[in-house]
Amino acid sequence: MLGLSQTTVSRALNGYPEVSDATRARVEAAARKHNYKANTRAKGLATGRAMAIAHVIPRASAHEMMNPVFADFIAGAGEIYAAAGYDMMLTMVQDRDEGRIYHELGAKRAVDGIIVHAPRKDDPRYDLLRATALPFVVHGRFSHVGDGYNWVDMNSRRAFERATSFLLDLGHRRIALLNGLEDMDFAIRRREGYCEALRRQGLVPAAELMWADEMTEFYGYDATLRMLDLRDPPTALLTSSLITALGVRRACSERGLRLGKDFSVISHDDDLSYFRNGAVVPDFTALRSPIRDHGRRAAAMLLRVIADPAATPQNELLEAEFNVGLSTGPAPLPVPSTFRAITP
Amino acid sequence: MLGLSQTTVSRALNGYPEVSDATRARVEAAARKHNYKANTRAKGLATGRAMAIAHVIPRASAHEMMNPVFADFIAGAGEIYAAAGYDMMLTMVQDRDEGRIYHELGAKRAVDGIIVHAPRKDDPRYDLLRATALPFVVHGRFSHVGDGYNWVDMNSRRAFERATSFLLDLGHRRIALLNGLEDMDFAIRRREGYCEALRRQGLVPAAELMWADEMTEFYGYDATLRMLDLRDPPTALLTSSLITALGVRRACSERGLRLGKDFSVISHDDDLSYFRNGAVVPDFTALRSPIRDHGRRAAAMLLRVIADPAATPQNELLEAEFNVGLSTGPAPLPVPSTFRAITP
DNA sequence: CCGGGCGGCCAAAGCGCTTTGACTGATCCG
DNA sequence: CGGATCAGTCAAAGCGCTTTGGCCGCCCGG
Repeated sequence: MLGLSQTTVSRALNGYPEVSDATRARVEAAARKHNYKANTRAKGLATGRAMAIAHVIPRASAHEMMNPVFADFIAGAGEIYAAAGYDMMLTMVQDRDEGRIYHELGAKRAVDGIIVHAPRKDDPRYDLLRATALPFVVHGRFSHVGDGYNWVDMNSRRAFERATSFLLDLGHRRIALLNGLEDMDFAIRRREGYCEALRRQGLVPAAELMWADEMTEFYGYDATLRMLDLRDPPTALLTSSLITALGVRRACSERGLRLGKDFSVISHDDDLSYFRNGAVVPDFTALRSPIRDHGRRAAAMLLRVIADPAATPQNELLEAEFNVGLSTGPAPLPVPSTFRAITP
Repeated sequence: MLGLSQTTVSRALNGYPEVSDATRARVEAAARKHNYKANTRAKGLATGRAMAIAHVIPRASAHEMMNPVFADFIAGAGEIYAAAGYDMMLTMVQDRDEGRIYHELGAKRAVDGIIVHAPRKDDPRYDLLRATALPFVVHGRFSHVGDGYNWVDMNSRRAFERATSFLLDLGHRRIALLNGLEDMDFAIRRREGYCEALRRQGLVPAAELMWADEMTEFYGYDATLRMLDLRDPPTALLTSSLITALGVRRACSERGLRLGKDFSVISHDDDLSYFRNGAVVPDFTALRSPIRDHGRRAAAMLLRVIADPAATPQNELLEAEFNVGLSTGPAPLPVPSTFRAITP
C-alpha cells in the first residue's frame, strides 16, 4: 500500500533505527488506520519467542482452596505481562497429567516460560521442569531441593514464629494452629515457625491444638468449637487464612467469647482484593503478605530470567507485615477450676 | 530421521488416512521417543487456527469482587479447552484499555475466539466485539441489545423473584435486598425480580431496604446492622453472594437474632469450590447456580461457534436451583409497638 | 496382457513475519 | 574531484508446519 518493502515496514513498526522518521510516521499511521497488528504466530515463528507465559495450576480436588489465591496472584502477574507485551496462558491440570503438560509446554514452544504454583512436599515437578528447557519461576519453594532454581516466596516460618511469639508475650500458653493442608510446602513452614516459637518458651506443641485442612470458613468454625470443648481449651489461635478466621470469629461469638478479650486470633492475610480485613484498624491482627504483589514479583523475575537465561538462579524471600488489630489481647486470667467445671 | 518426508510425518501425526498403519506407528513411536510435538506457532501459521481462546477480564477497581467468581468460571472453561486441545489466554484489562484490547486480539490473530466476562449496563463492548471478526460468547447478557449474539446466563430475574415470593409466602413483608453493584447487568436483573415479586403482592419496594455494593463480608455486616436500627426493620433479606451472607449472619448474631427464627436470609450461591454453603443441609437457604458449570457451558458454546461460524446466535438461559436451608422461617410475630419503643 | 484405479508417499508452495546481506544515492573529507 | 562513509531501503531466505498436486508401483478387471 505504501510502496514500501516488508523489511521497511517491519523495521518501522519495531522501532529499529535504520528507518527515517518520516517513513516510520507514515507506516505507523497506516497501521493504526487499518488496525494492523503483526500476527502473533508469524512473529513468534520468525523470532523464536512466543511472548507468552504459562501458568500451570494444579486442579486436584484437595487444592481447590487455592483458587481465591490464584485469582489475585494472576491479577498481579497480569499487570507485569501487559506492560511488557506478554500474554498469559493458563492451564488447569489434573495431578496425574502434570508430567505430560510440562513436556508439552516445552515441546510445543508456545510459551517462553512457566510460573509454577502451589509447590508441595516432595513435589515431582522439579525434575519435570528441569527436563524441559523452559525457564521457570516457582511461587513458593520445593522443600526437598536447594535454591538452585528461581523462586518467590514469603518467609512463612519467620512470620508464624513471630505471630506465635507475640501471643506468648501476651501471656497465652495454650495457642492453637489452624493450618492449611500440610502437603503444601508453605503449610509445613508455617507449622515449623509456630513450633519453634513454642519450643523457645519451653512449651511442647500439643497435638490437639494443631489442625490442618482446607482453609474454609466452616473449618475455622468447627475446629474452634471442638477446641473450646477441650478440658484445657486454647486461649489464642493462629489461622492460615482470613476466611478461616471468619469461622473462628463465628464460633467465638456463638460461645459468647469476645475477640481480643476472651480469645485472641491472629490470621494470615493474603490481602485478597475481594476479602479485606477491616479498614483503618484491622478487625483481625494479621500477618499480611499481599499475594498480588507476589504475582508481580514472580512475573517480573521470570521476564528477567527469559531475558538473560544464563543468570544464576534468583530467589526472593518476602517478609510478611505484622499488623496488630482488634482480635488479640492479653491472655485472660485463668478461671478457677472449680468454676470451670460448672460450665457445660 | 525416519527417511520420510515432512508430508508423511504431518499426515501420520494428524491422523490422515493416506498413511499406512505401519508408517504411522513408526512415526508416532519416534515422536514419543524424542518428545516431539508440533510447534504451536508454526502449526497456527499454517492452519490459520490458533487453538486458543481469550478470556478478557475487566480489572476496574469497582469490579475486583468478581475475582472469586472468575476463578471458578475459568476452571470450568479450562476443562472443556483441555479436552478439545485448546489453550486459554487470560487478559486482565483496565476499563479504559478495553477497546484497544479487543482490536488487538482481532488483529493479532493469537486466539480463535473470546469469552466476555461481567457485562455491564450499556456496555460498550458489544460494538467493539462486533467490529472484530472473532467469534465470542458472553457470560451474562448485554442489557441494551437483543439476543443476536452468543451468551450463557442464569435467569437472575426469575431466581430472585422466586426467592422473594418464598419469603412473602412465609409472611415476611419487610424484605431487604443486598445486591451487587448495579452497573452490572446481572444485578439489575436481580433487583427487577425482587421488585416484581413485591409488586405482585401489592407491596412497594422500599428504598431504605435496597442496597447495592461490592459483595464483601463487611458490606453484609454493616448494611444489616444499619437496617436493624431502622424504625421499621426488615424481617428477611436477600443477598447476592454467600460471602455477604456471612456478614449478615454475623450482624444477626451480634444482635441476638437467630437465623431462620428471628430473621430470615436467602443468599445467592455461585457454588464456589472453596466457599461451600454447609454440607448436607445448607446453612443458608439459597439460589444455587454453579459458576463452574457456566464456564463449561460458555466454553463449549464458543467451540461450537468456532466450528460453525455461520450458525445462528446461541443462547443458554440457566435456571437456578432453590435449596431451602436453615436460614429461613416464618415471619416473626409483630412486636407490640410500645415494647419496641423501649429497645435502643 | 494392458490400462485404469488406488494406496502410499513426496516435492514444493505458502502461512506472515524477521533478519541478513546488498544496493543506492547523498554526504563528507582530503 | 574521487573515494569512503553512511542513511535509507530492498530482495530473499528462513522460521516449522500444512496442504496441494503429482508421481510411482501394485493390483484388478476386461
